[in-house]
Amino acid sequence: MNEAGAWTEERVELLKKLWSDGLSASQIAAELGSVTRNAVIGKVHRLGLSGRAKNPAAASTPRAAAPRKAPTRSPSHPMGGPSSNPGAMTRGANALAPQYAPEPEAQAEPEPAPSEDVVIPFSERVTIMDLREYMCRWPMGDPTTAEFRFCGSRSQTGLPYCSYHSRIAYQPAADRRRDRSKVRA
DNA sequence: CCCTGATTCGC
DNA sequence: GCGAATCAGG
Repeated sequence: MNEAGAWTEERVELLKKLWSDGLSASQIAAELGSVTRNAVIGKVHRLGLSGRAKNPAAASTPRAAAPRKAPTRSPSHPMGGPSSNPGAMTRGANALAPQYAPEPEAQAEPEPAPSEDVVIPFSERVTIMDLREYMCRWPMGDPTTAEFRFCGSRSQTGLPYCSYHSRIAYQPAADRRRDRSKVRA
């Protein structure tokens, strides 16, 4: 019986595997379960990993070398209350659920429409006024008309588009290992 | 707003 | 050793 929250050999190995595989800390945390992304990152650093695809010869990580600032941290954490809600503060780790949508093949729709404006809810579409940094900037319609909108869906980190439009924008012909199915007993 | 990893430091 | 809080960046 593996105690949840304990770094057993299995969990450490899985951690190494997933980390070297390119998965983010939150994804690994979600996959491992009972741990937050902070725990994963902390363990990664303790194991001497980190840097992931970094050359050991290079070293001199800008962040590590950077003196940063003097963090006069004030440990005032009144979070210790009788109402211990495990799902209250979990945001990042639980945001990515390990569950995946296995493409409902039951539907008689083998190939989705190649159109870029295929299935975009109107409620999601926004004008440039409502566009936020985290929103997808995929243009929809004629920019010269008042009907011009943006996708407005949640954009991927560091990307201007959402996951859906990112695939359209960048067609690498190769799938990322983000949504690869895991085979665990 | 969302996310990412890096670091610190009380436990 | 562990990981929450925090930081710094995208």
